[in-house]
Amino acid sequence: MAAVPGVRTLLCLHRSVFLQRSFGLVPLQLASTCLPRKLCSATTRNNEPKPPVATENESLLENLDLMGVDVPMARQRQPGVFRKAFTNEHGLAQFLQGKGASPQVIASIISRYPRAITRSIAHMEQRWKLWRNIFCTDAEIVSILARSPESFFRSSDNENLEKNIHFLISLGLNSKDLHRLLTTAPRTFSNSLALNKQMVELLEDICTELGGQNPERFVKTIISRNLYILIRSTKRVKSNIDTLRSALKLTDSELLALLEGQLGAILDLSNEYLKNNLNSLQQKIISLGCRKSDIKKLIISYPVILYIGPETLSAKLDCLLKGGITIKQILEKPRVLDYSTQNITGRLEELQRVGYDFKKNGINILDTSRKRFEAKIEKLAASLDN
DNA sequence: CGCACCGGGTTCTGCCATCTGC
DNA sequence: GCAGATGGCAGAACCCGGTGCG
Repeated sequence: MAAVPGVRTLLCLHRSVFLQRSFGLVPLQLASTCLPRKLCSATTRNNEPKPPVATENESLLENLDLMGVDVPMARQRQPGVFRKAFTNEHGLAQFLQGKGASPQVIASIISRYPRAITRSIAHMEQRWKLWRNIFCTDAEIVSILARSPESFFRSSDNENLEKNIHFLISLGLNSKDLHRLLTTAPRTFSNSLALNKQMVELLEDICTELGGQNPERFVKTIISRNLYILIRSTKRVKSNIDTLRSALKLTDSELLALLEGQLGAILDLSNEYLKNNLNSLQQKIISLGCRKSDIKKLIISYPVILYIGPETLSAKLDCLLKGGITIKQILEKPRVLDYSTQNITGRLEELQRVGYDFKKNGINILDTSRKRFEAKIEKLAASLDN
């Protein structure tokens, strides 16, 4: 895709921010207007000692059932919604249908996030409009809602959403970045503005502390390389950075460079998982006869290795070693670990079939796309026949 | 042309805990 | 005390192809 949609998106943004001032409050559209049983009984008997426990709104239950909502699931998730006297399930359904959502998708949305039916049409219209600043079609939004209803419906604060969009733009993120961000980590946009600011400030502080000259650029880089960063807790990010720094005895500038590179993705991992992976990686590499300095070098050149769980990593290494590759070769070309164990196993077999010599030719052949690999194998096989 | 190097794409919700305001 | 709003957590890699160089 070219830059055209991006430009349109930004234009859209300005226009709708302007339009928004003319929004008025529209009264809540009601669908299930039947009062709960207890409220319907006009007079309560005097001798009834306690106010009645609110019961479920029966017409609402019927409506939802007719719509194909998984009522037990919904009830388990947000029981309070079912005790409300006024809800807007029909309004929601009509609204979503108008945006192109199928009845099945609508039912699934309500089943998974029942509170959606408490939103007014006006609220949804406005929120949708804000999302449309970033997405070019309704269908895109529908697909996100189908995937993650909570991201759209959890907050009732449209003003906050708008402020978030402005804030993210102010960080220098362009419309393509915003699009990726909202597609991939929609929750970012329903975070409170304060929470997002907190993370950004943390990242800026880290950059400055490590002697970085351009905290703004640093933040932009981190976010666009790790779209999930803003839905992580600052505690997680802080703790992971500390873990890495102390375990690897990194200098400030080394750490800074790593964070701006691939290591950014590692910040996502839960604190324990990262520690665990670090430990088992160290043990495994030491057990293969390498030095501690090799481990540091390995992680610096290939940070993504920390993403790989202990079992997977072990299996991959063992399978490479069994295939006649040395640990030294792996340390030099760690990217061969990018590929799945299954893929690696298959390639090793094919290479053996054509008598590939890793000592002579190296192992780069393993780090290449399927297409290229197969083309190479074909060539090697042909030269065997001749 | 073939290869090594490298950057980038995809991927991530659904649940629980805690607060807040009525 | 309730429901709503919001924060935070667990879970855990794989693959493709552009590009520049010899």
